[in-house]
Amino acid sequence: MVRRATIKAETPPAAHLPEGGLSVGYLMGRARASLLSGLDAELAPFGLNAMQYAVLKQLAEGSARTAADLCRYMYYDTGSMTRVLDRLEEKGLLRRERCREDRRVVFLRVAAAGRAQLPRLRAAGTRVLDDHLRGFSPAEVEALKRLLGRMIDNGLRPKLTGGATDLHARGGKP
Amino acid sequence: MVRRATIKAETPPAAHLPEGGLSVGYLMGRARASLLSGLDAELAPFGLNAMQYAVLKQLAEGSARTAADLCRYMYYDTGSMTRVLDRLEEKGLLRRERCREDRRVVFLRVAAAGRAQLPRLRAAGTRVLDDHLRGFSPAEVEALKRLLGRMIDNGLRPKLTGGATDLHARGGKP
DNA sequence: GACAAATCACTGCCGCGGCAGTATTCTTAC
DNA sequence: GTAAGAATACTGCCGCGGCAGTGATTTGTC
Repeated sequence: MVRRATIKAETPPAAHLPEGGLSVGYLMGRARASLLSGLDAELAPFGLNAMQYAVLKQLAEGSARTAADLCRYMYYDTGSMTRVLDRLEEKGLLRRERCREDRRVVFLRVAAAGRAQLPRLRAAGTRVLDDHLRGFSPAEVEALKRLLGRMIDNGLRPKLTGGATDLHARGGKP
Repeated sequence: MVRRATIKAETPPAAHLPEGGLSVGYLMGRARASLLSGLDAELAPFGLNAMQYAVLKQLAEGSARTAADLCRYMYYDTGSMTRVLDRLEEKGLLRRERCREDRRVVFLRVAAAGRAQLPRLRAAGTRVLDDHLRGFSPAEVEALKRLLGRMIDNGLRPKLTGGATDLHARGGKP
């Protein structure tokens, strides 16, 4: 995260990048970078970045209750997550609370201050997304999601020459 | 770059992420990460990462001749580019050659060793991309590119509340 | 011709993400 | 009951990306 600002953003009239090869990859990188830098810019007034917002949002929505949950849910490194949570806790937007039944886990609760900020944060998030999806019909958004989802699925079940990626899809214990 | 390997890659049966909110952003991040980690894995045997490959490729194809060219073309930071080129030069895949007419610029030439590796690198690149696009019809690939391109264009011409992003689209000299 | 502005490559600095390793606690197997 | 394994959170370490600033050189302006 942090992408602080779009790289210069010279003055490209259109987004026609390298045609051949990884075009799709380039386009995804550019689109994602634009989304993230826009989000970072909108969140800057609150002293937050995109990742911190995402974490806060997932916690508030109940999609996750612990750091491990968040990491699984967001495909994020556990070490980095610890530090994200540190920053959120420092800012007083989050509280950590050791679980009594299982003393390994630490529950994460959005603090009152965080809960108070969330509506504005959410507004910033939807603003950026809607802006990037300007002119998209609902069907087109759905199509985009579907195509991206298929790419992800393909990546999870690679059919490469020798299974080079570290997928150890332990398919169900015997 | 460098994403060295996919984050754990636990065992998610499908890519159904957070429905609401930034879903598109999450999906793009995941898809891009999958592409990059796959590419890094395929390039690891050559001691290269995705970024180094991309640079070498653009240079070989004549899309750019200098560091500044590459940065504009790939939306990349000039400082980071210098270091990417340093590594490629260290590996003997690239030569720097000061221009005589304009002594500020340094021409970049793919060294013989680099040119020799390129076919295998290219093969790795297309392998990863094709793998992620498995089952996609040409029309679907085209649709995906078009949708991503529109998102990028939207991001370049933001219609946000107060032009928060640092776009200074100096619209054509008068 | 002189000065300002722009361009190019590069460097120092900082934050972040990913990996590997650690301590603690729980679960499973024998 | 105990030992082995897994899970959780955390820390140290390293590489990389982005920003700001520098020096050299060229271009543009008056």
